[in-house]
Amino acid sequence: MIIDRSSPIPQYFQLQTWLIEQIEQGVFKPSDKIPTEEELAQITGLARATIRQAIQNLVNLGYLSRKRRLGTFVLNREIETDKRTIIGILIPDIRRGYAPELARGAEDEAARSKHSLILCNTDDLFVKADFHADRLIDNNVGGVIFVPTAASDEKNRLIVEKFIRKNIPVVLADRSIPDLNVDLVTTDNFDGAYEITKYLILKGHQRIAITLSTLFSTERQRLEGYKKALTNYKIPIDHTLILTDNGPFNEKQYLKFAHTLLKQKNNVTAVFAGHDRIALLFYSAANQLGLSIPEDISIVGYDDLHFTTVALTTMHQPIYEMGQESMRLIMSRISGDIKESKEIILKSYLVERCSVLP
Amino acid sequence: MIIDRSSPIPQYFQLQTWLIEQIEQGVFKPSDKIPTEEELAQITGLARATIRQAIQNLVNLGYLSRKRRLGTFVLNREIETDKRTIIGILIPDIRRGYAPELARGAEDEAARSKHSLILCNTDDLFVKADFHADRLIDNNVGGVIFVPTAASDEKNRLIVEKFIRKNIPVVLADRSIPDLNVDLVTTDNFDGAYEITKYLILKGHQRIAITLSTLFSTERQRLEGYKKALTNYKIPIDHTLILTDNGPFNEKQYLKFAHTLLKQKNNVTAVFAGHDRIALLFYSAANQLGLSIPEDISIVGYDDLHFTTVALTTMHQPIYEMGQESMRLIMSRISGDIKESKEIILKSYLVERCSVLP
DNA sequence: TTTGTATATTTGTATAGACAATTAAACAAA
DNA sequence: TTTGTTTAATTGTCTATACAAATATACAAA
Repeated sequence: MIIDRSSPIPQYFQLQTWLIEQIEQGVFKPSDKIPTEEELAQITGLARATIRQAIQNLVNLGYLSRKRRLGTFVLNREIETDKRTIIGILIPDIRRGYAPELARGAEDEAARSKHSLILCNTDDLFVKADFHADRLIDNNVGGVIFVPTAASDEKNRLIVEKFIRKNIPVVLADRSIPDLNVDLVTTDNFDGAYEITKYLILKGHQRIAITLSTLFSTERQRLEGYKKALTNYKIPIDHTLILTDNGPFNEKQYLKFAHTLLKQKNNVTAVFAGHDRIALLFYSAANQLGLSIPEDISIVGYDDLHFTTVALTTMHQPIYEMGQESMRLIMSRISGDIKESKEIILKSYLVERCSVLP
Repeated sequence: MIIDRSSPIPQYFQLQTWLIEQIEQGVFKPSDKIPTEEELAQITGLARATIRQAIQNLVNLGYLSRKRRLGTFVLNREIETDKRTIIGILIPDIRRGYAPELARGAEDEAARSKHSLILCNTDDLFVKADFHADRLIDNNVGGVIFVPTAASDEKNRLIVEKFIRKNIPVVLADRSIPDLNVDLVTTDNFDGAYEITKYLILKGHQRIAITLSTLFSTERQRLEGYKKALTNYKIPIDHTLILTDNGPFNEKQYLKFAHTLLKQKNNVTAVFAGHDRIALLFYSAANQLGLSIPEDISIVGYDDLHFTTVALTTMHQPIYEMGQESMRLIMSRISGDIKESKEIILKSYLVERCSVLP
């Protein structure tokens, strides 16, 4: 029975709920005609006015459309999506590192299909990401590109789940979160690190230091790539040459590492900086100590931020493309591709400049 | 008579129209109670169900709110403005120059009052700005921060007017557009340029070259400040030392200027680069020519982008604050300050580093 | 003082029935 | 073929009536 007359729930509301169910379960499909008011009255045993009340509400809610003499029809429930033309991007800080390039790639791709991008700076903090997440949900964004923060996996997962609960698709950019079934666009950090370490080795370097943060999945992968390259070339891994931090990027900390490495010089001939901004600090430190790069020490970076004043040999990460791909993925999600979650790994390549001597 | 029973217009609709009229003419004011359904039935001679139909529609339209036992009340018709929590920002390129800093300042300020920022890159092109303007209007933004493009004043004016026509407040950031009655947030380019030129003069420099683009109001003002300083200190203005371009920032062009100035060296001892990115090109050019700064030539910039690898003496422009102030201004406009258009001029200050020798 | 109860008012839900308006489709006329 | 007319089906509008549910208010009881 459709209507429970003893229930305190209004009968028009019961009918309404039942009709929505039928529509959502596909019993009444888009553009189908539903039974006439008279028929529904007979089926349910309700008065026509009650039937009308239920139907009117569904018309207001955008489920149905009435046509005189023809009947009442099921609409495509795609009205909402018209409005969902805004995509959110949660990045650490638009002023730093690769964020501008990523944002630009995403924005360009969004613009191609007349979507807009809301910019949110998280400063790598969970609380800020969480704050922005609520605002993005309020603004009814169609999807979100999220660079996980420097907080725990668990907390980052909370952010993602907040969106998923609201049926807002999420694409992780750059950094991954374990045990989470969402799309990811990143680069081949392991291979890239392997490649650039190999490059140093082939240039004749044996004592290669590395310095990075173990906080981010990307940098951990680079460390693994570095180790793998050393192992493959039969160079023993010296743990005193691995200087790691476990927090977000911190100039002071890395400047200290740089000074340590540059001063002691226990045969270290090359440094693999976890990313370009760390590499840059080595230039500053070298400057302060009156040393020069690459004469006194070779250095490579990772990212290829466009520093015009230093000729850093580095792995070029396709950050702009990462922004583009993330946006493409989000848009295919929005338009209803409900396939398995996807992982796109973009290829990096070495850019040889003048920061490495044989 | 409220209802014309001979009219083909449905009676519920006539009542509805009449009620809206009463509300909009202020007969029924916000939070007023309108007559009860029974009373309206007596007044109009209609059945209560008809009254209800009219009222229900007005409830759906957001005019009225019903309360059991209490009656039906007029709502504030301010629902639309709730949604206007998004502000657009039109900047040349989020990857370049001061754009990231500006965007960050604006975003931080927006976040403070739970507003969101839509990022649009114009690449200094009118067509892109125009394209984004339409999208921002579609997205029903509450206001726009606009850095005028490298196009003509006339075209920039068109963009602004597009927003104004839709009642969307606009704040110009950094660059001004003549003959336009809108808010502007900028810095004291004339004074700043005067200041830094004076600094060079007091350091003993007499032959000071300047290179910049005359396309932007900001750089034109800097040129005037430069001239004023020379005049005040009784140094003749040598037009061969004023190298201007009239297009948007173009690396090649300025690199050529740099080479010209560095090679000829007709007693030029210092260069005032129109902005830091030009100054950076002088470092590159000097490098290529085997010259060094400041030993061979002194140089100052303008902006204070945070280059960690070169110690450029420059005028610090409060770009972050410019973003903040622009956003504050937009928000005060949105909340209905309809005062005269305002011009906020932020103070720059000199940052002395090591690119100038006496 | 606090808590519970009754009451009156107003909106909420529901029924039954009538006639109007719209329009696809069939049919008729030009 | 085109144009006009009729018909029947269906939604649209409206009346009259009844009872349900919520709740501000007043009053009573603990």
